[in-house]
Amino acid sequence: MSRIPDIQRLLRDDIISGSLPFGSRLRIDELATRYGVSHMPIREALRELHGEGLVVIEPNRGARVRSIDLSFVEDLFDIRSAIETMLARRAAERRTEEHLRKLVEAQDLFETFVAAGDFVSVPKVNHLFHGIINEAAGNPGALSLVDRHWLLVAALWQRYGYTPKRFDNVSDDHRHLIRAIERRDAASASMLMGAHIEKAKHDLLQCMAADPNLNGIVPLKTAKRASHA
Amino acid sequence: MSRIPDIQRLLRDDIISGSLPFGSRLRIDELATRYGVSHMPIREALRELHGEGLVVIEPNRGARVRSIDLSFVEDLFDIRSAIETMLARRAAERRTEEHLRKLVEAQDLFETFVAAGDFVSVPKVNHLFHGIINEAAGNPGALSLVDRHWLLVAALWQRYGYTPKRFDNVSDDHRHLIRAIERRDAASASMLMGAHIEKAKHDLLQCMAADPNLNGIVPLKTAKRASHA
DNA sequence: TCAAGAGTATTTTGATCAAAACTTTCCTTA
DNA sequence: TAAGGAAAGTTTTGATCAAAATACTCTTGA
Repeated sequence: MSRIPDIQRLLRDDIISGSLPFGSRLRIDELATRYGVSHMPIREALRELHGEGLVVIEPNRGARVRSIDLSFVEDLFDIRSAIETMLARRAAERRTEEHLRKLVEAQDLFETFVAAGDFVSVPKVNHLFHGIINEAAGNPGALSLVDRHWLLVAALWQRYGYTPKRFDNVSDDHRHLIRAIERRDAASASMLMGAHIEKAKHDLLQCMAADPNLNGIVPLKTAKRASHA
Repeated sequence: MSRIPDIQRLLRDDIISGSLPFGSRLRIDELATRYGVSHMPIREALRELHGEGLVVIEPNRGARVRSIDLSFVEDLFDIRSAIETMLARRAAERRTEEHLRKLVEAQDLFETFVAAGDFVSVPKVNHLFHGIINEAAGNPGALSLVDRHWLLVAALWQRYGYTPKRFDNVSDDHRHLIRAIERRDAASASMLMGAHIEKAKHDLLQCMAADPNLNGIVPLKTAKRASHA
């Protein structure tokens, strides 16, 4: 019934939602019954997710969801910042009127959801907003990299909750970004994006540090070295 | 006999060496006999490489080596530049004396091989040099990303040949980079790295554009859309 | 009581097989 | 002659099974 890409999506979703916590073991047989398929699609989906870096596989010892700690999250944001500032620069250079229109539209929607207190839709539209910028940059490889990282960060926000008051500042950042991209000001767009991500990094790390036990984040058993070839 | 990580390495090496050209089909049965193993390790290795982005898999239609064109290479360098400039900045901030020592040592070796005309060892030491900087930055995730991209670029240099006179300028760049990292000048290190990569990008693209038929680069049959989730 | 070791059980890995999907070839028909 | 379609042949995908490796447990000995 379900194909491998579907299984992959299911696994990803369950990791984001926290249903499969960071650092938890991923037993093939267990997952096979969970999703109602045979071993084979699970095995292949796990291999792909290993290649993507979301899952760690140790030979003859099975798979686990990648373990997360504070320094890893810092590193993650450093990578995301590096790539997205570059993409913001390119987006300012290459954007079409269509991109600009969609950007404004997404931001309007973002503010509508914030005003309505719909904090389920807000992160989705936020992702959409950044996706439009990154797509306007015309670098599909970089786009998929950012999306991959976005996934992990989304999983973390999920666990620590969005603090609603953050969103007003986010909106301000977005509006300034749109303006810079509109006037094709690559340097400003890049810098604004850098600041925007730096702020997100700070806020998330603060939320994580505030949680005394880092619920579901630090692995129970100290995981072995990640075999991330 | 051979485990999955081994098969992965073999596949990677054969792609870099050009034995498995960009865009070529990867038939499971064919590869199984080629490496003398059964279907299963091949299937799983291909899935991992798909997750890494080196291989493209279309459902029910099999795997191919990813197709390369000029715009993809440009995108690749944009990503690498974004990440490595960030890493150079961090390396300048975080480097130890040990890192500095290894950096000088690697660069001495680099120049020795250039002088000796050993153009097989030169790219290896070049990789080592950049690897030391990136490792000094202390971001293992970013390091593995850069290495992944390095692989593709190495495969391209391989096909178009190093132009020996390039290396003198490379050495000059490296020496300046070392100096900036030595005095913990993050801004300069980042900028020098950016320029260094920009030059490499230009040189490689020029070599590729010069080759009229782009030997082995453009796929024979126009590949379908990459299913790069 | 604790440590060590043997034996059992669980789990991953590799191999074989069947079924589904896609490709190609060849034949028919307009 | 060209286009459409059916059938044969490949190739991937999913399922089952055997073997190897690891984890666990229970017993024995100090």
